[in-house]
Amino acid sequence: MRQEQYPQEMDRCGVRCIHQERVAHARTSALPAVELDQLAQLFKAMGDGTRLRILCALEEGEMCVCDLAACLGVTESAVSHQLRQLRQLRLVANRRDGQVLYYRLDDHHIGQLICLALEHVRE
Amino acid sequence: MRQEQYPQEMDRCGVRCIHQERVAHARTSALPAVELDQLAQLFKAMGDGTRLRILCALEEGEMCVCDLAACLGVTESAVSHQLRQLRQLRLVANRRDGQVLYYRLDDHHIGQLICLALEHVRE
DNA sequence: ATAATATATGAGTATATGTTCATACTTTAA
DNA sequence: TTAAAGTATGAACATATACTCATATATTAT
Repeated sequence: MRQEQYPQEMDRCGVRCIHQERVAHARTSALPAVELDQLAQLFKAMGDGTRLRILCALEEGEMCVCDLAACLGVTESAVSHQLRQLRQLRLVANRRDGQVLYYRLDDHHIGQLICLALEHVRE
Repeated sequence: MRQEQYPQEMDRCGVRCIHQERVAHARTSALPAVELDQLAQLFKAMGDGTRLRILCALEEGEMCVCDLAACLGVTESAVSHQLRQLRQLRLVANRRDGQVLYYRLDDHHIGQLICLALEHVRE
């Protein structure tokens, strides 16, 4: 048995919408498009196995590219490509020591995000 | 001038590796593959604009499929497809009231993840 | 200078993924 | 029982993306 009765509404675009107030409220309290995009990019960056393993490894301390490659068991080229993305999104930073580039997490938020997500996964 | 000197090492697979202890430590403290995969799937799920907007909208309260579609300005079919993924990953849950399915966030962690990620983005 | 090491990068390719369109399912109203 | 509303789902297609391979760059050693 249906508990609530709402008249079906159509907006000017012909879009169905049962609960107009909820929709209106959600739209007004929505994040600006730019921030939403940045958020999505951040999560997407962490949503790849290789990149996530890079980030987890760097939680233990800074590492160079070939260390990371050895650690993950993937090509240095592959690691380098992913590091570029992580750099561009400011998830990692690096320092040069001679020929070696040492990468580290750029921000303490990254580790916190991983911990929090682990809580959800382990539930 | 190079500050540290490490002998270059090769493991049996012919993989270069400058700092063996770091690599060994990172490998031993790495998350089990299953959890890493679940983590990556979680982040990947939140790494799409449509799905992230669904999750943000549901932070304001439960909504049905057509409300979400109206709210995001996308097809109900598209929303439904994404909701299925979010359901399978237990990011959202639903309840039926007559013909209407009301979706909600399944877990308080989701909102926390978004907040934390926002902090990083806003920096 | 030349060679070697460590890393970066561009192009190409195979795979993954989000949306659309058509259709099926489920519940309620007539 | 039939129709309608709300939602789910499968197939197809277009795009995105992660890796590979070859090559380029930067730094150091000879």
